Amino acid sequence: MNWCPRKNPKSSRGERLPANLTLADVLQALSDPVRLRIVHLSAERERACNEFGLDLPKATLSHHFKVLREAGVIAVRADGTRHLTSLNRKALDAKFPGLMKAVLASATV
Amino acid sequence: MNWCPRKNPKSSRGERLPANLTLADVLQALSDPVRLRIVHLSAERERACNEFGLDLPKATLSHHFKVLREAGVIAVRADGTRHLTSLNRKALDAKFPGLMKAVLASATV
DNA sequence: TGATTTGTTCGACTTTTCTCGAACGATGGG
DNA sequence: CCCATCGTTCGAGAAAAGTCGAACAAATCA
Repeated sequence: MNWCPRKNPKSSRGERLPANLTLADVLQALSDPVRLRIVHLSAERERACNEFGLDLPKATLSHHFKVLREAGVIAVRADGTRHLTSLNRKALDAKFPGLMKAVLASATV
Repeated sequence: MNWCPRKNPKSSRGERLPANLTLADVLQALSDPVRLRIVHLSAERERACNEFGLDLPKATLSHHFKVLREAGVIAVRADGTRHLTSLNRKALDAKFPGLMKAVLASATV
């Protein structure tokens, strides 16, 4: 029932943010309860895909992860078979200082 | 071509945030370039409706202002004939510390 | 009170986003 | 090589958001 980004999704392996990424784009990506949950959890620690405890169809989850990846919010790294998702904190902080801190400071949900 | 909130829009005259307002709700309200512009400008100083310089049909603008009002982001106060829009900073800071600061720190657009 | 200014609301349409079954692709084990 | 696991992608339908003309509402003032 769960999933996780595989391969090099090209939309993000971390580090760099998509060019021309606007604040509106990031806010849009963050403006969903499920995605905020993903953000919170992946900020705590790097997580394997099955460690998010989200009970949704995998296609739906895949969609949400994709939105976050494309907004540069999360990064994915391969580790053997598994792919670990983490918050793309450094790049986000560089472009939008204080944003993630404020978002993460909010209650989970 | 421009407009401004009139009457007591009930959705917000400032102060209090809507009950059960979630972070996702606020982020959603903020995740639009036009609305971000409104936020920036109304943060600078209280503004009359025709001082936003947004060249859009008034129905469209009214919609965006409504979204921001309903998310508690902006507040409206009557001053004689005019209605002045300002950022609902205090209430937002209380519930989502650091969020508006980060948003406002981003480039205008 | 009638005309003006200034927004709001309504209604219809377009666009985007969300959701999720089903088919597909990659990986690793037996 | 076949199979199971794990995600991604596709495609279609549903829901939500955005856009904006037109009609309406409140306040001002002549």
